[in-house]
Amino acid sequence: MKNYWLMKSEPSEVSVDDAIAAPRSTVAWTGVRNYQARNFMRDQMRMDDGVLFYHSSCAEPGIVGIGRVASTPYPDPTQFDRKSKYYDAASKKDEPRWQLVDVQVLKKTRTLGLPELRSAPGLEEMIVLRKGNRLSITPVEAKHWRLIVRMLEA
DNA sequence: GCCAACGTTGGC
DNA sequence: GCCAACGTTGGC
Repeated sequence: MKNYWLMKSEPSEVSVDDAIAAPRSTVAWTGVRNYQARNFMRDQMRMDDGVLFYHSSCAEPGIVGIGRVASTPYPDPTQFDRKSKYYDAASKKDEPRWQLVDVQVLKKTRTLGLPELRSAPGLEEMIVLRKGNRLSITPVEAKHWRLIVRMLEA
């Protein structure tokens, strides 16, 4: 049984175009420093799970692409990189604190913006639309995934 | 374990 | 830039 996820990225850091331009249209999902989001990647994601690529903190926040989980979990290399803003001095090599997965973009879509998501019948319960939600990775229910894919194809 | 202070996220 | 909401830290 496949699971589905919405993953936020700031386009000024890694946009959907950046991801597509990468080898095999695949990027390592570096920089997650929230335990709940990490746990989703480390414990619940599996190869080929569906991913909604979401642009946050930008002019037009929303879903901009569809992809898949393209690796099993492994340690985020930026936690050991002193020059990275994601460097974590408290994380040890033999006991890495932060894990990530690779995400492969399969298709860039039109921008399905927040206002459209909010007004779409059937998506009211999506976690990303809840007031105060800040989680950068959230599970997506299959029925929500199907609705969104349909909206993107329309 | 409580909780105030602080830092971050992210839409607007 | 503002600020609501939330997570983390650290004193007690």
